[in-house]
Amino acid sequence: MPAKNFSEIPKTYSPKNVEDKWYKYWYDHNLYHSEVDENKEPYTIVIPPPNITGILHIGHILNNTLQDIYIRYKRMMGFNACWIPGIDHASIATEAKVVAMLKEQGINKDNISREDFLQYCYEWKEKYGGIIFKQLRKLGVSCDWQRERFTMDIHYYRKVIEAFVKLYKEDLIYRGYRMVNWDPASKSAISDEEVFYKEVKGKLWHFKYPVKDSTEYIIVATTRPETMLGDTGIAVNPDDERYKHLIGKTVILPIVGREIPLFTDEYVDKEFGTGAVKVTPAHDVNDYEMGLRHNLEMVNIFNEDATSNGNVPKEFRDLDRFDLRYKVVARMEELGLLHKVEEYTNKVGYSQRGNVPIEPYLSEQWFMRMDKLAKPALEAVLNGKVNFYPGHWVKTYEHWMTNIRDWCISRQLWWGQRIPVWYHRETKEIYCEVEPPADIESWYRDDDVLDTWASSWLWAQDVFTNEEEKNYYYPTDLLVTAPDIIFFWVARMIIAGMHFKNEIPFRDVYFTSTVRDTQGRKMSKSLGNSPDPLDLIEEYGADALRFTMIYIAPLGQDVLFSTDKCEIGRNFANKIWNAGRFLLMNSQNIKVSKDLVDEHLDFTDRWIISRFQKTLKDLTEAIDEYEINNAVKIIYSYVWNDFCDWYVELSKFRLYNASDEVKSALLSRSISLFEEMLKLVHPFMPFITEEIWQLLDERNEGESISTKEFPKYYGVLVDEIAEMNVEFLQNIITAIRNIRGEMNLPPSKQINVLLKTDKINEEQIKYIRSLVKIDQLTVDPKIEKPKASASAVVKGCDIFIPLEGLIDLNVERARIEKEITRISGSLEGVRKKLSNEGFVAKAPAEVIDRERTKMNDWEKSLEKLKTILEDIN
RNA sequence: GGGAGCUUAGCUCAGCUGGUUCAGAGCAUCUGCCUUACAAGCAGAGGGUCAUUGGUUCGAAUCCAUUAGCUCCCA
Repeated sequence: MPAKNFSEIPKTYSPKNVEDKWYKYWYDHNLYHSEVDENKEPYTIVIPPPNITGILHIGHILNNTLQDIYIRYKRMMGFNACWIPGIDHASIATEAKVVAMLKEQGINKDNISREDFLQYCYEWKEKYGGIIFKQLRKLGVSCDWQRERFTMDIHYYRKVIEAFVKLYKEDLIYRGYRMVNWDPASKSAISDEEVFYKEVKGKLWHFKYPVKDSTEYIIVATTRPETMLGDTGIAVNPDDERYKHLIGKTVILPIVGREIPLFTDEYVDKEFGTGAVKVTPAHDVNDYEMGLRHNLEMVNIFNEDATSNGNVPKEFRDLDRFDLRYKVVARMEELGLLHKVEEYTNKVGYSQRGNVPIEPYLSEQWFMRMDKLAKPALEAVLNGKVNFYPGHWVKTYEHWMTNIRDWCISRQLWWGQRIPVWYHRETKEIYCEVEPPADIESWYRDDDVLDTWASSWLWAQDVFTNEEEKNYYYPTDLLVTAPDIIFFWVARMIIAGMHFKNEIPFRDVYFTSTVRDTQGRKMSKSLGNSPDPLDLIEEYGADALRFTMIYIAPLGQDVLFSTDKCEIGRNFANKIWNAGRFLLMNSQNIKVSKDLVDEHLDFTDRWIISRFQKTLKDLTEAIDEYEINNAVKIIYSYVWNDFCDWYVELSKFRLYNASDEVKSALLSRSISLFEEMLKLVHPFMPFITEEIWQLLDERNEGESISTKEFPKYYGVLVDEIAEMNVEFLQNIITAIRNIRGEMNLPPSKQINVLLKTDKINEEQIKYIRSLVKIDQLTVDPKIEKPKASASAVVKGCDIFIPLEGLIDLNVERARIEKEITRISGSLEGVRKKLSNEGFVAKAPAEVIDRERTKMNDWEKSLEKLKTILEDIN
């Protein structure tokens, strides 16, 4: 076994060199590459492709650690594990960045050709697209790097186009002149999902509009006064008595002079503002609907960049929408038509990309009909073919899928999959195919590209480039993603899977926590509260960061992260390191051999083996249930409490005192158990486990713990008797240490201990001696409590520590009284239960039995404690 | 306005289908310890009417309803 010299192993673990060394080793040996193998069951994960513009942030750490845990775990379980990495072209985001970059170089996008622009985009991708993966490698991810994909790969591009053509031919894609969310910054339509709403403090302006042929005015309230130039009607609620006499009259639109009708519509809320609303069908979604219902004129007053166009009076043209606002208000005031202005807070839709207020805007766009497409995808989740973790997301999904609206999939951009539609120059006929029309010169192509999500919705199926692979790996097994893209991506991938392959894209979806700072704020660049993961890895190590992240991130709840929490993982890594160090150092002097691991077992060995089996069972159950936060705590408690605090400490007695043969057997066994333990830890902390595993034995080149078999559960090794015996031991030891502590007896102070019990054997006595410093230990079932001694009562054993001259009777009295109070309280509870006729009649027999033994035990203890107390008094 | 979730120790959270994990863990706090794996550590201790009020039940942190507060998503 260990052949190196370990006397120089450092006391603290330093991950820096270790991590880079082993990542290179894994990478160079291509350990995580997967090929189709019909003899092995596949386990597949596709990475949620990060943006090519993106850099690693703290959310990626959580997400990718989870994926790596599952892929490593399944790989060790014997699956053909395949984790496919890749990146997303991120149409709007990238185009914005490239445009900005060109601007800096003095190049205006409008002055270069589409081809040239795309060239710049590809250059951008080459330069920045791979950064995030280099960063991810620092985290230890075991992706199959030979399968790295990009949403603009030739193969993938074609698949996206094929999907469009198919849907078009099925009449599930159509072109229409509709109101869309317009982002004036990128001059493109965006989907409903790309709009976020912000509370904005603004004003509510009340305008007076004169009624034609009357001296009356009708007062309307608006948060967007500038749109009044496009008003084509006034609406009131049909039940509103205040305006009954005006219905059907005509109103003169100030400034413009247009005559517009006053009509009734159920939509109008009597309580809001004055109860009368101005209607601008071309610039408000609700007004648009009303406009359709009442056949109103649609007057579009904006250009693509949201400056005013030729449909407004001359002096108001070519103004930015916000400049226009103030000019309109000023004019209304001049005209004496500004009734009043109120402070008002409302929610304004912003573009997720441009971070500017979106403009509801009428334009020609491509849409996808969603209602039919959504049905099988909804079914797949409701009937459990696709499982969500945590499950409550199913309701959110269902709600969205049943109220789904048509999806605007065209974007007025260049970077992305170009819509495969050509218009005939003369006949205006539409041609939609993967290949361009033969007589290409008679046609011109649609300028727009597809929404990025209309590209990435094929991710789970088209990262595979041939049918054999697709059939083998698809459907994938797990998707780990943030819940904020459940509609954007998760839902649409399921839709695509069901529609194009009639098969789900993945069986399980794990929705990660949102990472926040300790004040509960989202991590964001502008707040500056987002630590750079690479700094964290540098400072604490990737293992520590991974472990910490999982440790503090319960399923389905936000996680409050701060840098110092990484100490949890760092300290844990150090603990493992030192346990390994202890074993390796002893192996310098003690012979180690695999043949000896089952020799000379005593009850403490059987106990740790039993604990290991139980831990393994609990752990795999937790992982399988996606209770990953629980899983990590199970490991933590086994490693720290069972193995290090107790087993290692217990083993020292034999390691220093037993015969050479017993020593060898014990150390061999400890190392073997430790090695198995490392395998449990490996998916969570891949680097340190590899490092120590490699130190434990001579390994062949290319060998790695990450490709070894995960331990298997053997129920026969669970040993309840050994566990009881060690527990008994632990209770006695803890009780003695407690007295030492409470009585302020320093460890240097030797004490004598008397144990009144008939349940203890020689072996146990040895361990007690070794774990608490005892001068004289007397064991006898008939001991009388000596005067002036401290006492404790544990189940099956009374403990007395004679402290003549050392004991503070007041302290001892307080100790015993406290214990009496505690037990009396519990006892009272049990007695009450057992005296309840209903309980005795209805509760299951085993529960009653349990309560009875509890009562008996506590009664005995209480009696003893009372005697002890009397004795003190 | 509709939907989802949360409220348990000073902080962050476990506690699945009600009864031996029933009041827990980590961090923080306090007290002792440089005990030959580890001070990034060891040993011990203190600390909670399980948000409110009802109900179901022999039995409720756990199930149901209610009230209050907080968070998120959608309109």
